[in-house]
Amino acid sequence: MSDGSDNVIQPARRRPVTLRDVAETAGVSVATASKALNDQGRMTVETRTRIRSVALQLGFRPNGLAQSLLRRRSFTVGLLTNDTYGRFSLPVMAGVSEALLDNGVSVFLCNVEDDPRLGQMHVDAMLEKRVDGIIASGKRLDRRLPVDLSNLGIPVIYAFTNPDPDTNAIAFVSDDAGGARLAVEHFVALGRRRIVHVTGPETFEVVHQRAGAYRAVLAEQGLAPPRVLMGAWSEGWGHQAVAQLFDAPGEKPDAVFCGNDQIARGVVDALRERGLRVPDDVGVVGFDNWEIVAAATRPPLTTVDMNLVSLGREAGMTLLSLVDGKPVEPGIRKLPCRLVVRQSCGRPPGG
Amino acid sequence: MSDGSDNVIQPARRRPVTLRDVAETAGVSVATASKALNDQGRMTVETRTRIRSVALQLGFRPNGLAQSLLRRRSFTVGLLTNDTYGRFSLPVMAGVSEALLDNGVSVFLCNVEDDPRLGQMHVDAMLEKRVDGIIASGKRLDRRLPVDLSNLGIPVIYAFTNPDPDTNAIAFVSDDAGGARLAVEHFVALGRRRIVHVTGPETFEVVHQRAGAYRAVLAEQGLAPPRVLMGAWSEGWGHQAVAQLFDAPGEKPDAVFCGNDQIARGVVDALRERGLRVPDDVGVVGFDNWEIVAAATRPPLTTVDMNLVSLGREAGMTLLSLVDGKPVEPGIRKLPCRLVVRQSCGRPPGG
DNA sequence: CTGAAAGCGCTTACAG
DNA sequence: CTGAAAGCGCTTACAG
Repeated sequence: MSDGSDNVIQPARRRPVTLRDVAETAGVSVATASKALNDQGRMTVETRTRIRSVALQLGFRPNGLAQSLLRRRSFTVGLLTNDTYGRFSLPVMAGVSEALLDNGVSVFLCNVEDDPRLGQMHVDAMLEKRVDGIIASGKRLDRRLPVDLSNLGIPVIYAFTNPDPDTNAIAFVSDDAGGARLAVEHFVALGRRRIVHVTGPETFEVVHQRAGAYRAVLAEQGLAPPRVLMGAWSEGWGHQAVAQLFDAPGEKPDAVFCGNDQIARGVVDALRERGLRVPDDVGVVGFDNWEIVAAATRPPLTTVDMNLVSLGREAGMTLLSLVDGKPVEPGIRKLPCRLVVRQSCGRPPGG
Repeated sequence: MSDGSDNVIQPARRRPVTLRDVAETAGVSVATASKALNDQGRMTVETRTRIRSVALQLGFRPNGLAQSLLRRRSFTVGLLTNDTYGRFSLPVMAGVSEALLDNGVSVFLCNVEDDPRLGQMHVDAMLEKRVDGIIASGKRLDRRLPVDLSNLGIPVIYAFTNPDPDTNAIAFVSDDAGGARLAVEHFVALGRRRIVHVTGPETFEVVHQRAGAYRAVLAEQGLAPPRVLMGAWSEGWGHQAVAQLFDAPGEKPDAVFCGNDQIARGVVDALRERGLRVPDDVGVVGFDNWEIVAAATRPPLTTVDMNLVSLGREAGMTLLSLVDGKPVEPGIRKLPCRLVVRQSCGRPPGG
């Protein structure tokens, strides 16, 4: 206790200065002080500036809890996710934050893993803290969080995760089919003709969306019959797939579209080990634009970026609209991906 | 507006039920209702249970903002970091959260990048929201956040980042020298004798701490003169280092201790490309235990884990003590690392 | 032009 | 055993 500002053991813990303090030292009522600081009401310029400078001198900082109680708005939101180490959640979080910070709203990050009990605890905590809204995110589009967000009484936005089917929810997800199309059409534009697709497990919804787009582009272009190999989301699977594709007799692919960057990394390494040159002999495209693997691959990976930061930003802005009471059309919005061209496909024609 | 519960455009936004509501429907005063729910005061068991069941039925949830105002405690803390994509911050965050959730405290995640303006905005936001304390984290031990946390009037804990030197701050950091010692001694125990160290840029403090420990162990064991190669924190540098070490004439190392897992990955790959077998010909140890690279390396990497989750948990628990007014000795506490043994070193003797 | 009063949703002495 | 009152730190009609 004491004022403690020189106390090494007990960090400074002074009583924050209140509006009452500034009012008293400025010789006005708290009402007037409040109005002066909020640019409300009418008073002489002198009183207003006097009050302001007093507030500044005292280091007055309005108590947000008191303000929130009155305004019925806490200027906080919760971000729920089950993506523990945040490969996908963190870019979403960055976008959300970006959209909200300027509006003075802060975000509670809540990792619920896949544990309903944890999920409930976090939701309860948010609700008691009167968050203005919740953003539900995740590591996988087709897996719901282990919590029911359907009747909380506050706005909810889903970002990079599907909402419960029956709710009139608002969701932002990446356009995986569009992203796959970008990749395959890039190959086509570069003159590749024998394009295969090596991707993740068939239990993932995105696997089917991307494979569907891949098949569609091949059909549109009248190219060789599609060939889709499903496996794990790992480098190891990339190696195995290359063995299947290139160690067998017959015509070899000249392009491999991979379901994620780790598979692509495995494919590129396996190709190199076989003396096949990337991109000269075989072009490779990844998915996710996970910098650390895409950039470290030799050659660096051309890959599809899901624009997760923008997705988060959209989600944040939309949540703000909802909080402000503006109407928002429910539904699932697919946001476009973009192709990040590095060196694993060769230059574009004429490039 | 309206109750909106069936309105598709405007999500449900009902007025939350207050203590007053439950008091009225239970036919008691708010004071009594409050006491009933908080297990305070004395009253007949009947009233208490009646009030409780009413609260339950109405779905009453106390308004945390009001409670916080009274208790002078918001049950929130801020986690400041500049580690945008969270390789280090997220495990720390997970630990912090783990320590705090059971105590009902939620955490604001604030990414300040390296921008003082952003940092100030976040700090201001936290302070207005009356966070009970702040945890400062980062992506690098020897870089301070672009904000001054020294005189905020609330407890601050540094986690995985150094505090300002002159403050009587409390910090938790990893014991990098100890971690390095673990790695090098592991090699020694396995009978390796020509151990080199390939690490990051000399501008990093940890590079010197780890190199120092490496040299110390070699000296203690009377082993070959130390050899430290500093470069980038990248796979590419791992490749180059192997070229320097193994393409020159003379005796070759039988063990490489790497400054991070990416370098180790590069080293392992480069070794394989030269026909050298890991671990049979050369043992390799990494640093960070970054699952995704450690596990994907062939063979999987033995590596030093900085125990960042525990570090975060410690930081969280200590912050709680401080918030509760308990005294805590200031200073920098180094927390032990652990060696995660996979397959890049061969088995331990007799293993 | 300025202030007294009521109130946001709670909790906690203090009476009765 | 229960309730009226004061108060946390603010804001906002409403008087004067």
